Amino acid sequence: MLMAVHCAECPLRRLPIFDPFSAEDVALMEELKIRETVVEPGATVLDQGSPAPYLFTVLSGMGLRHVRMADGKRQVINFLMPGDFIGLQGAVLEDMGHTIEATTRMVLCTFRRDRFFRIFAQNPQRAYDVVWLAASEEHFLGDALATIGQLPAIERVAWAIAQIHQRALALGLALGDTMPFPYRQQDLADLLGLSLVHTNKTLARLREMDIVVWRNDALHIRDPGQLHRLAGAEIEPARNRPLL
Amino acid sequence: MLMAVHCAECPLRRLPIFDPFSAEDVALMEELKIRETVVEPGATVLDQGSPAPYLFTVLSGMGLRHVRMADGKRQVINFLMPGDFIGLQGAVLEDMGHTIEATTRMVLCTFRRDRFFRIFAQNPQRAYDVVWLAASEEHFLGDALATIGQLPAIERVAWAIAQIHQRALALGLALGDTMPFPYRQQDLADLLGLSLVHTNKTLARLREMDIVVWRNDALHIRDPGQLHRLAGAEIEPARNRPLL
DNA sequence: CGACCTATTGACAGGTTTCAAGAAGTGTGG
DNA sequence: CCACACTTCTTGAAACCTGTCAATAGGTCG
Repeated sequence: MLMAVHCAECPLRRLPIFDPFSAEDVALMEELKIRETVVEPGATVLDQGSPAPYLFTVLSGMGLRHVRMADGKRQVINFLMPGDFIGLQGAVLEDMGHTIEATTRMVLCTFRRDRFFRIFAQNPQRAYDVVWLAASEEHFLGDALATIGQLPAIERVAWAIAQIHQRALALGLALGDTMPFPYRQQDLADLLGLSLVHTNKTLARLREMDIVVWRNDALHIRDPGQLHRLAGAEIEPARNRPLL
Repeated sequence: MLMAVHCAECPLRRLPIFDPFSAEDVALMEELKIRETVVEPGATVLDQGSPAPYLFTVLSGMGLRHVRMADGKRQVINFLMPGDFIGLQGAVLEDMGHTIEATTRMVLCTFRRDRFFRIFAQNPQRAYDVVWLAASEEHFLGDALATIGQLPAIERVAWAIAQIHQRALALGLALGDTMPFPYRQQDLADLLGLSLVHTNKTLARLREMDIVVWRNDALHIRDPGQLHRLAGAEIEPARNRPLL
């Protein structure tokens, strides 16, 4: 078993955003973790419509979840960052509702489905954490629906960027107001339900207003105040959460 | 304790869409259920931004979940029907991400938050069911995002109606191709991210095409084939699910 | 009957999409 | 090291879907 990182020394655990592990938690996770998986940019991690034989936690790298529709259109559900838990739908329901794809090279802590669900019998607190994560995801999706359903393009873009920046800050990925952002404009467009062209023009507006500059796979927040005003006050700092 | 319906005789349990209860399950649910709550049309059951001291399962009646935004706009997340489980977000996270409102008079099985989470320690299978429900909700929200983000008005409306009709069929609420539909056009508009006026005109088109007729709080599916074609093949019959 | 909410319809404005073409950046092979 | 293919990003113009405004009709309730 390739296990470059033992859960006891998991670098993510040191981040204050993640709830502390008990010794028992560490032991359980090490028991469940069967290996680390490395995926290259563009690779599909889990496929819409298939069950998930494995569950993953993102150790490093970035990716995205997206739904592919009958006519070929694509809806990005959200972006994946370290600490995100992947595959619950495919493990619990019979199939994944979306596809998971790597954008950069990613390293994934890998759990086997059958072993994973032992936690329900063995460690009720961890089972509760799974519910917490699912509820949190549901909360986010509700906000995303409201944003996409109700706001004009510039506010949608501002919302997405503000949201992503908050997460990056909590993960220590952002250096001040600058953060890595390896996605394409098409990805952001598909996240926000906008055309590529209009997304591009909206980004140009934000650039001219000197609010956000996206250049060379990096996002520079030039005016956080204006950004949050556009995003609607709904952007809260990322809250503490469990890590699996 | 007012307990008009004992879980053992719960009418919902008889529906084939719901997974069977073991004797132990019945006993646990009766222990958790503290009463039935009746709410009148228009009443708020749980409020966005507040914690949920109680969790509910809809016994009868219909309602909706919606997010209210800073500028007063409203995004409906989905419609509530019997068997739906309410309040998980408010119980697990510190606050509800959306408001829950009754559309018709509703009867709600009521669980106290603190007692409810005993199931994690006492009955791992039921805890798994909670995760199943959360994952299922997440699955639905992904589809909703894709629909609202990518499809034109007529397909959005068709999607929503086809989806709702499937659920009503599984719950025995639909008589053939007719089902009760107590909502206002504004509710459907806010669900689909469309204006009221455009929703009205789109419904008129579906009526003229003799695909769907919505009249007197009832929905008549006149041409299921065409409806599903418009909705995109993504409408599957409702799958079996746990009942809490 | 009057007040009020909901549904309907027409006209117009406007945000977004689509179409199209070109620029900029990246990687590969000669 | 340059040429070429390919992807991504930019920009302009026109078409179109959807939103807003406004007025009317229908229904319910006191």
